[in-house]
Amino acid sequence: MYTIGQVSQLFGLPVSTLRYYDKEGLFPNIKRVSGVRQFDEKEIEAIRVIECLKKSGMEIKEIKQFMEWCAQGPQTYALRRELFLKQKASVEAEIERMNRVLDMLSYKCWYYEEAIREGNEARLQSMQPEDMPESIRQAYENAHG
Amino acid sequence: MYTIGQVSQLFGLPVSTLRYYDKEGLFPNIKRVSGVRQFDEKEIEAIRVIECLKKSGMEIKEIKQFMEWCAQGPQTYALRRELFLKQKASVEAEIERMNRVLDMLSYKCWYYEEAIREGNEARLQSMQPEDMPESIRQAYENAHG
DNA sequence: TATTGACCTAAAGTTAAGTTTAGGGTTTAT
DNA sequence: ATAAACCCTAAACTTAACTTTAGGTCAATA
Repeated sequence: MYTIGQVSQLFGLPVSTLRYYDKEGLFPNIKRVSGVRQFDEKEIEAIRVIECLKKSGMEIKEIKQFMEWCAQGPQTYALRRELFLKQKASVEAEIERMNRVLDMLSYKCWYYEEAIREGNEARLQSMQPEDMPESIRQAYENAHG
Repeated sequence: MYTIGQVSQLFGLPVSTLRYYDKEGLFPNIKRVSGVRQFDEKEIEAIRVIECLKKSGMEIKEIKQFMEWCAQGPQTYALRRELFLKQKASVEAEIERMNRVLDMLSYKCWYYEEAIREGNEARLQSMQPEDMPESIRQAYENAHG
């Protein structure tokens, strides 16, 4: 049983953010004692899930939908599972995308190391993938493919 | 040599976005013929870099800084390289974070499969990591550690 | 010649996810 | 009993990255 200030400490989230989450419906059944919110285990777990779903790129509105399903009991298990499956696929795709971004960044790091060594970009700008070191060529082609 | 409409087609970016990028200083030396923008190879490459840096989480302002460095010539190679190194580290960290999010999502998918099978969450809610299947326990502990 | 289509600018509007402000209540330490 | 330290709400403000709107230029086409 925590106050909003204690939860704020616990998660490193501003009090204003927790109030905002509540206003957006992310704690559908939170208890209050003379107006004061009582965060108990259900809300604490909700915050853990919120943090995870947010990091996965989900919007507050959709997280609210999930929290409503939780409040509705066992008849929504399948919907909740589908939501996590969907989100998992989306994060997997995002990681794939990030790896291609990483390839581009690796290539650019190499590019500027060479540019510094040579004092200009003339050779680099006309360079074909075949003339790059193998690992750089890999990165270059993954990023530009 | 492309018009803004052709570039829009080429990259699948709205014309309004390209104008916005220009207004924000992302094409520092773009040429114009009687007011009309002329996108040539330099700007096309700039857009490729913009897309990459945006996906890596960089803000327009910082991308503008990079474009200004590019316009300043060889004396900024080191600054440009540092920027890409920094961004690479940041994307690597982001991917690490995403993998932990993935662990949480995998755990939740398993959780709801079990909940559907059992019709309720009673057993799951009191389950200790030791009682989970090995791969799920891994995910659970990575996500909650 | 008139209209269509592609270009332009400046400025206002949009959206998400908060944050800040203003005003007020309640419990606790001095 | 008064000030400090919490809690509360409603509403306005913020920020980034666009998007939309309103009004205008110019070239080619029917």
